[in-house]
Amino acid sequence: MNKFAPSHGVKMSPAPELKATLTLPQTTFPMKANLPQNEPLRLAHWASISLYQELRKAGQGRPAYLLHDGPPYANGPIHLGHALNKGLKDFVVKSKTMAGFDAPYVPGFDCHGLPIEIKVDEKLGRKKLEMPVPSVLEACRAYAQKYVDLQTSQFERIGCFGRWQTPYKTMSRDYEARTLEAFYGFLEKGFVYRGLKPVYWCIHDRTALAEAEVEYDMHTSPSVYVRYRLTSAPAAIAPALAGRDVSTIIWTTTPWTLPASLAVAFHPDFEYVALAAGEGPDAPVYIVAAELAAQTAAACKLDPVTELARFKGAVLDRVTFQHPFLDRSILGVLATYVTADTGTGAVHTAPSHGADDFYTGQRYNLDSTCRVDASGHIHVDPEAWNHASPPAFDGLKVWAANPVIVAMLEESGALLAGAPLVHSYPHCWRCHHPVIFRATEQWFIGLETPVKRADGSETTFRQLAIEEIDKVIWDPAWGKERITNMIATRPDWCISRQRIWGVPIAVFLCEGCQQPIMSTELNRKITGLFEREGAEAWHTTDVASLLPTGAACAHCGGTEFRKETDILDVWFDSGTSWFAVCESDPELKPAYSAFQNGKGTECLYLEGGDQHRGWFHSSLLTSVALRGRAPYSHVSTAGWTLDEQGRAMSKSLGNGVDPVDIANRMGGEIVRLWVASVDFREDMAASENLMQRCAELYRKVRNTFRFLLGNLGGFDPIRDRVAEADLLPLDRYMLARTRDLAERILGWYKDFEFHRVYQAVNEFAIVDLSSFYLDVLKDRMYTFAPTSQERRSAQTVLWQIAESLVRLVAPILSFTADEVWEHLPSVEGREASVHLALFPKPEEIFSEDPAPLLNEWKQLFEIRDVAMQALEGARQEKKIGKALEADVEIRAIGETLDLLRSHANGLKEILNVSRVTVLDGAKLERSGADVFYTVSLASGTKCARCWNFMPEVGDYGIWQNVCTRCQSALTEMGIAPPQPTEAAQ
RNA sequence: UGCGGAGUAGCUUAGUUGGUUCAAAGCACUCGAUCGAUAAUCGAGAGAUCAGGAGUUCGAUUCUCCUCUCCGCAACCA
Repeated sequence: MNKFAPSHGVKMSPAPELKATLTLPQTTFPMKANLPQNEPLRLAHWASISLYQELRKAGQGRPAYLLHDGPPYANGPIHLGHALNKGLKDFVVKSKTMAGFDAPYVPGFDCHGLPIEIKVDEKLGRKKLEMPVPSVLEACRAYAQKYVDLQTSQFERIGCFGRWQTPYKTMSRDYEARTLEAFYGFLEKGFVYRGLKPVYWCIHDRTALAEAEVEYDMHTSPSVYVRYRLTSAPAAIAPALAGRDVSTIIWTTTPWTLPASLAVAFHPDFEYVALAAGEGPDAPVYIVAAELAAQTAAACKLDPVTELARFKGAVLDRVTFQHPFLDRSILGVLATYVTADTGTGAVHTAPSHGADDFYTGQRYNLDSTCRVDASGHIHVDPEAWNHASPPAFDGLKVWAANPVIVAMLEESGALLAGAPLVHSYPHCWRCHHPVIFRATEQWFIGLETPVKRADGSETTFRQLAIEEIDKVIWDPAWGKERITNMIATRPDWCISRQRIWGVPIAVFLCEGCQQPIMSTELNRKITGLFEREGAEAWHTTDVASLLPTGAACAHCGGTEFRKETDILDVWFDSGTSWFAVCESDPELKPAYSAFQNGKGTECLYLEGGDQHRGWFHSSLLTSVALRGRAPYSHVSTAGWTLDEQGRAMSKSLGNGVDPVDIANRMGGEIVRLWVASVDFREDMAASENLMQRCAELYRKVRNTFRFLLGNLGGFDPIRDRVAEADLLPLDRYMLARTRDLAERILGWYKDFEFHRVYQAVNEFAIVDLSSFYLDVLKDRMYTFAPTSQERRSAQTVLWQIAESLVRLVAPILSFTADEVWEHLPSVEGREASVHLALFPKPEEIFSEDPAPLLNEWKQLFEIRDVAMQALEGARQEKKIGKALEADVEIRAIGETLDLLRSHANGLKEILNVSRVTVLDGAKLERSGADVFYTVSLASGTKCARCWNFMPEVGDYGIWQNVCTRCQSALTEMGIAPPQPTEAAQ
């Protein structure tokens, strides 16, 4: 409250003392936010009042809304993508909470997997080789926990609410047990089989390598052109070939794979030619791709050549050739990956030594058995070698076998050409030796497994998954098409990894027949063991203590068993979070169960678009397999964060924006504001510059709040609130406007259109409030008696706006809204934090339909806009300075005139001038327009107190030039004008 | 290469069952006002061939096709 405090003895004009009689804005809400310093204090405050627990308490009995968190990988500090992800989720959780839902949020962390294991490997170095497995696991666990803690603190720093004290972690004992239980579920329902798959293999380290562990480097290989003789009827390919000696030529850089050669692949759509090398009917004929014919002929020195026939590769399907040195028939196969830029267009295919080869082999039912052992030694297939002694390459390492095989080809005349080739080749990241492709035994989940629908009808796993996709809301809508395509075309899910940091595939295999023991009872026992001791138990407990005495293999009766040492794919871990968390956590279980039973409870997954192949995908498969339905009802996807030029953020470009750094320098609120400012469904640009923009907008919004608060001094909502019907027209209009804003914002929160909230709040704060309402209100707020009806009318609305806006903005500006909340006039029984409050109800802001009033004022604003132009013109001509120095005369006709006359009393205020006169334009000359303006220098004398130009301005005590309006205000305020004194003279 | 997405003022976003009310808003920028929101505030101005091209139409930013650029995911290099 302002108090009149005469400044005795100060020799100045009377003006400063008059100024002291004004009610200028006053608030303890600071202009400068100091976010980096103050946000941590507020976080500590929230922790001290256990805000998250309070929110859960407040949510009791409300309908539930579940947002299930996709776990970020715990191997580093958070980046902008994480901040975006968690920020959006926080907006959802907070807005749902304030919309009246019980929206618990249990964050999660993905902890197993290769990247962490590699990091730990690097740290342990050679020591790892001597360490027992549980000790290495312990190191992995500690490593992951370190980043769980770091990321937790970083997410909390940017204001994300959630159960951070007890998040879910895929490495927790419970979670590991549930993961294993889910695997057993697959096993028992018949989804799991063991099969071959080619993987990168390091023969030096004798281990499978993940793609991330492979680096490309230059390598010299012996490239060879090899003749494969046709054994099927040449005439079937082209009549011109009848009776000829026909071959094809393959090109390879890995001669050691030739013993595993089972097929030659041709592109079905390519043109192939049959070239006769030399003259006469006995000249050999070679089939190669037309486009590569000249190149191949040159490389193999075939000259001259004559084209005998030309045909599509498709005709070569299932022709047969003779293997160059083995007693084996080679099949002609078709494959679209055959290219026309290198080689001959005929690709030697060894299903056990290449990805493409493998899948082609599967299509043609070829044997994929790998005859290269873990250390890279070749063991020749005895069935394909009918000679007395094994071939020279038998038992050799693949690299050593290369020259032996080349020599053998040369001897038999199958070698047409050969030369060393330097090319990019995969190498082991650790030992830097070249790696090979090797078909190994793996565990798979079969997508074509027969399953039953809920109604009992038969279908396949793949098909059911696709049907369940259709029942989910995908936002944006194209996500449905995307994931459907992926599920429709994906191969079987390989769930095994030859690693240690993960959940073991805790299965016993018969030493005799390699079949797993299938026992529900045993599975339960092991799950229980995991619950008690964690996954380490699989490594520390010996076979005998787990297996029942006298256990025998159901297939072969064997009694010797070994533990499977593979672990589960990490995508299986996180993909079962709905099972390990939503179905198991007491806080989530009831709501999730209501969701699964179709009781209308939503379950939302919200992640980056990359998760269509990741978490959305793996979660869908596990839930469809185990529960027959999708694990979510709504999937929302975010785009990618890019830099200002639209490039992906990367370490090498150095164009990344570190959210933690932004939070420390500008405030977590600024990170949040950035998240809200962009349409997250598309790719988003971020940069220091854009963050700066957000910081500037922040200042504007904050300052608007500050002004609102500054004008609420002395206002007690209970005591001073003016009834809606008694409000001044302008104030009523602003209330209608606020209701309209609230309605729109509530709709946008519902649709996750946060950027529209951001835009609308900015625009409201800047246009409606700062540059219009608040500006125009200054005269009333400053000069009228504080308790006058006019001022209370405005305060009622300012208070209502502040109360509404602070709640509407709270999910995004979580720190600032709470700070504003504390500075609002206190009301008994209100919540301790804005986050415990609910969104305002539109009809409680303003009881009527706002549309008619908004429409009426829209016309008024059109008139105002033109009037402002006229004022600006006068200002440019230096006729006036500030608007109060002007009088405006408006002449209008018809409806416009009626409208103006009905608002006659408010026009002065709206235009912020000293006087507005409305005249009937019909009596005046017309020139096309409905409205005419005359702007003139205000008549009368400037009031020394309110700066309005008034006709009657006189003395009031020592004060000279005080208008009658101010005089009565001063009287109402009980301020006696000081009498002239010596000091004042 | 395949699947999917995006391209409206310097920036972030509006917009369109195709049409006089469609090229909009805020910010940033420039100029001006004010000095009673002052590490503030107010006003005005300029700024876009709606990625490019072709087509459908009386008329396209909006519909169709093509091209270019960028992004994600997956794959490939015998």
